[in-house]
Amino acid sequence: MDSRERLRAHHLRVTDTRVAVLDLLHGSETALSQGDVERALPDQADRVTLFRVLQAFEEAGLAHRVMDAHGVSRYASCAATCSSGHHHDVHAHFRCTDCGGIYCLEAVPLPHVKVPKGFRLKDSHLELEGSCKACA
Amino acid sequence: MDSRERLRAHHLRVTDTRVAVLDLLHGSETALSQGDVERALPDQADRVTLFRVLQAFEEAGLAHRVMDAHGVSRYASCAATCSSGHHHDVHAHFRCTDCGGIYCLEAVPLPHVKVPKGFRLKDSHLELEGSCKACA
DNA sequence: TGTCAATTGCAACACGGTTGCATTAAATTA
DNA sequence: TAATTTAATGCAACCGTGTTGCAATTGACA
Repeated sequence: MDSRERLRAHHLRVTDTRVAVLDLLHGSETALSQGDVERALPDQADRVTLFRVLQAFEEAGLAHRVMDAHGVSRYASCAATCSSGHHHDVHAHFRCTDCGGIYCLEAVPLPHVKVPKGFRLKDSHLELEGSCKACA
Repeated sequence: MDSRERLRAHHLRVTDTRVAVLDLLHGSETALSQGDVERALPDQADRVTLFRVLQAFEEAGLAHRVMDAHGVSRYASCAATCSSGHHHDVHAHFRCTDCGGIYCLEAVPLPHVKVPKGFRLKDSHLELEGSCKACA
């Protein structure tokens, strides 16, 4: 399924910018920040548009969002099973402290934890840090 | 050990602001953002000073830093065993999606994970999300 | 092809994070 | 205790991400 089809399947209008961004995310091994997208697609669109495109992707279930070490949002294309408002982001993320890249480690599952009495657990994130295969 | 002693033990000068912030962190069940500190200690100091105080605490091993859902740094006082540049922040953090509070769950250990070949793991963070005991 | 709603671009703002520099104050020494 | 040194503070100013409002544009569908 190509990007145009994926957009249509998620009820988003097909525009050049959306196709370009979705292609970019899909082809990237690491999660990209809005700044990364701006640099990768110069003159493609206004930064507000990119912001809204990424926002729309997340809401539609086309991409999931993860914070990097500096508190900046990074986006990675979702597995095909993600749907609007319901992400299946059940894997660990690896953040390279050298290059800043964020990798989705699909093979690393999230642990089952017990939270203190009175707390209600809804979601969990496992963030790993170190050097990626390119930097190590 | 009171805040003045802790500051001296970590080779930081004892100032009113530092004592006030360290007392505040020590007395808080949740990790506080710089904004939280500003609100809790109005007119205590300039926001740049608070920024530098929190930064100094982290570098000195008096507090550890964790990102909240919006990418904002939050600080919690460290266990006594933390030293300069060497944190023992080996527990999970629980982020309440209702009140925004971040709790250190000392009882929840970090899982042992295997990373893909070529990756070198140095650190890991486990973030839990849901409702805290006050909001649930 | 025309209509309408969704998308975009622009301007502008909010806020956390950050630096440089002059001033002030804590620690140290005489 | 007074002098000296060195760290801490306050202020002004800047950067980048995140955000909203609104007018102009364009994709989708009849």
